[in-house]
Amino acid sequence: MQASTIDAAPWAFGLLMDNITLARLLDETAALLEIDAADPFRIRSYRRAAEAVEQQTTRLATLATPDADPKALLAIPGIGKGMAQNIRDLVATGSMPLREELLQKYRPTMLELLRLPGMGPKTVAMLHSALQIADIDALEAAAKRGDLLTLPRMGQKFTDKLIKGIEDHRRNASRFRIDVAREHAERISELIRQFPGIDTITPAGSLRRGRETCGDLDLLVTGPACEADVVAAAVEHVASLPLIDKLLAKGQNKVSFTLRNGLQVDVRLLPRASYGAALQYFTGSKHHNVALRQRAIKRGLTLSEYALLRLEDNKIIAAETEQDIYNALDLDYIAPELRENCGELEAAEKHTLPHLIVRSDLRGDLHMHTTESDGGNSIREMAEAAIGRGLEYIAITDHSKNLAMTNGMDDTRALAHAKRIREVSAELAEEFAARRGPQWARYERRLKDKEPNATEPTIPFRILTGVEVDILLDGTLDLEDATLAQLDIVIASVHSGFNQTQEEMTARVLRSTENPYVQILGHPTGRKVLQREPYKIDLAQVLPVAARLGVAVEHNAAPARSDLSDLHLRQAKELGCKLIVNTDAHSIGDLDQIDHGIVQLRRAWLTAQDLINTQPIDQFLSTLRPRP
DNA sequence: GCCGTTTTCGGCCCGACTGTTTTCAGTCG
Repeated sequence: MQASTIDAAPWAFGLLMDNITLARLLDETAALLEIDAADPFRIRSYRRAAEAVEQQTTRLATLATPDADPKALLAIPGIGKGMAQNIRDLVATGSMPLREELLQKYRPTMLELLRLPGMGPKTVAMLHSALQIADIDALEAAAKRGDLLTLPRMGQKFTDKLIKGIEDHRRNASRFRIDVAREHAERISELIRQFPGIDTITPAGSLRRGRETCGDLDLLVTGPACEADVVAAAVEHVASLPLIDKLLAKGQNKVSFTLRNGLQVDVRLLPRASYGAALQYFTGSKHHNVALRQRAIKRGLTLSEYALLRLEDNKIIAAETEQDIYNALDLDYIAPELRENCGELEAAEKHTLPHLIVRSDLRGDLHMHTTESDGGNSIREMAEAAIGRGLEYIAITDHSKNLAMTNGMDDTRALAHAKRIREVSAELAEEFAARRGPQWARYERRLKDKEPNATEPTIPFRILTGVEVDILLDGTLDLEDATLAQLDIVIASVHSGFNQTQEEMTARVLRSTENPYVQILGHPTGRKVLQREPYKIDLAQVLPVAARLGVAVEHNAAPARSDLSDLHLRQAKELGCKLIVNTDAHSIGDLDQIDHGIVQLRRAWLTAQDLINTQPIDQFLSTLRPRP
């Protein structure tokens, strides 16, 4: 079935080896050590190192060369002398001695077995030593023959579950995109809420932290119906929801099931008094929680999913809200998006957590389509929808001619479209100036919410003209420079499929036109979030070029498209890129997708100051690349 | 394996569920 990932491709050696690959090799070594029943703390170090490597914004391969500063790797928490040498070996040879040694003993396909439900390292090791089982096919055959029944602690029930598990694994081995998971969470929550006495349902886990993908769904439920003496009825209600495909487990206050698409859902019903502790616990991340519990212990406290307790007398210190728990540990409240044990605890202690960006910080959305190309609404409709959402300016950026399937515009149409955009913008401005029309009322209300102290809003709503151009194979754009010079915003997507090096191409594209517009990169087409494949386009190369040339970089908020990961966003900030978050809306409803993009920005610790479309329009326009 | 400094060794997070157990190991989150 699925090919093993353990054989690193030869091209991945040397400086080309990226952090994701490096992290995977370390993580696989940890799994092999687990099967080998090695010291659990040693295993944990490998896991921790893998996490640390994956979190780095700089390419570690460049720090692992013989002439690099040997201290650079050691500066990363979780990387000590031994691990630094491992990384150097991996970069130089594609492997390392410990890994090779373990691979002499165990087959790489055994790692795949660990992904099956109910299979841990102990079981995998036993299957290997007792029955020489090393891959899924052999395991399935043995299970069907009944061979497993001869082994300790393995009965018919375990065997049946395993065979089912193998089937599921083959059908669906991947994770779910966050927007898909969120939709399911909302649907399930609606059904649970129909039970009387349930008033709060919060998705926890990676969904609440805003990860790009979710392995499963954690829903925490509370209300009078969840108190210990009556919870059984509510549990029954949840266990009998019509959308359940398979009921996996039903405990005192927990129900686990899968949906038909394979998504696993864990619902926990909790008394109000411990809801905060549970929310904190099940939101994670694991590493954040470990660090938090260590902190509790240092203070003579212990933290569990039920409460923060004082060790000496088991007195409850905090449990009802997350805020209480963090405060009791001398920390500021930490937003879920930051809970990855990447410095948030230290910052919370020193009161230096950033004021993370929120939706109402945004004033402009500079990438959207209309019926002129492949959008579903008119210029006016898009503008009114944007006004209704509190925006102060937008750009209409329909496709250019090379994207024929979208009814892309040639030069003539692009200019005519721009003329209409200006007309609509002027109409709106006129209505605003006269303080009349429903748009004005909505706008005024929004503005007052945002700036309660402003006596009178002075900024009229404005629509900027623009286009989303296509890049031809030679690196030029598919509309004339003279056309582009008359537009406010030009979006040029740098993507894969070109033979030149990406740095070369990026630089050429960005220089090829010299107009007073913003050029926005992004859209690494073909990116497969679910498979965790690396970007086809190497943003580590593109972002520095964009920063140097002073063009703006787009973070595309549409969940189905290719936004920048939180790591790339952090890198963009470090490089001083001008960042914009856009919806790429194709209809008015798409404007709400901005929330997807904001979550990633928050995970990257970004504030309103780190983006340029949080600025009033005049300031925004002045930060765009100046006319040469 | 890493970390810390009351360092150079000793510690490293916690509870529930499952299947198989007659008292618990292994897995999971």
